[in-house]
Amino acid sequence: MREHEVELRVTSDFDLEKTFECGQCFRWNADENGVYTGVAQGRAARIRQERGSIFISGTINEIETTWHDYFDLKRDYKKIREQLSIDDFMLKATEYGEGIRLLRQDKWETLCSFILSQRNNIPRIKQIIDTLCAMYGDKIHSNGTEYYDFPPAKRIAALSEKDLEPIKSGYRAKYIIEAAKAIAGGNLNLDALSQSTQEHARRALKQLHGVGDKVADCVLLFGLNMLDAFPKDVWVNRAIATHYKNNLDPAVFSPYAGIAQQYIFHYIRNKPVHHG
DNA sequence: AAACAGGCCTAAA
DNA sequence: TTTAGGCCTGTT
Repeated sequence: MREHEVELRVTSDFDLEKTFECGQCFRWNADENGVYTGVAQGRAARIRQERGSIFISGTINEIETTWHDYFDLKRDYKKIREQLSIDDFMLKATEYGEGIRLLRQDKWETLCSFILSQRNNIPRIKQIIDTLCAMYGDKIHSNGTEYYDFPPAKRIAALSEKDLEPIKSGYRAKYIIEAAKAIAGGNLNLDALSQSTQEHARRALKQLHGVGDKVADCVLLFGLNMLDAFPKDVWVNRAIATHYKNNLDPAVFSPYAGIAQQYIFHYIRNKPVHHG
């Protein structure tokens, strides 16, 4: 038995692989045919792309209530790419990254995930989050398989560092427990922060142990839907050093500095190496 | 084996 | 305000 699948027509600027592999999310994995499975918005889904269409398991209602928003479908990325093409480098980066979309992810999941991401590589981050969800997330039955939702903050808040030893997150365990407690205890309200200014939200996030500039900016961009946040990881810093003599003010990309960051990141990491 | 991995914290200038 | 060293764990 195969579950129902819904077709979603996409004319331009939607590349499933680029969107899932450009560093913003950790819970989507492709099989050998490029079919992605994962959990988001409390739902498990299979998603694949064939030329001009995306096929998502589930109902048409779920597309409208969940995935349309998750994939940020109403935004015109082609137009934004044009705005961001301020020089030759950005023109190349935005052309190369055509199809990247900013996912609108769960706020707590994003905060927790990017705390865990520090000083780690992507396969390990995925492994840690997988184990965390399997141990403490709600079970989701879908298409004959069991998946696990991301555990709510309230549940993580009740754990000890010992409880988190199996996920092997190392010294980051105490950081996510503290963050979870701040949320569960009402001292940190991510929904409210997403309605405040970027500066205010950034300051609030950085009050948490284990949240510095980079993690805070990732949460603003990927979780709080603040598209002008510009996370600077080692790759982006490398690009800025190489192409802008270490002198680039992200404000030149405003109000879409975060989207610019995604194109830069993706381009620097994946562009073909030129010989000779 | 020693360094590093999509940072952050603390101590010390 | 900037800089140096250490950090859990795993891989190369």
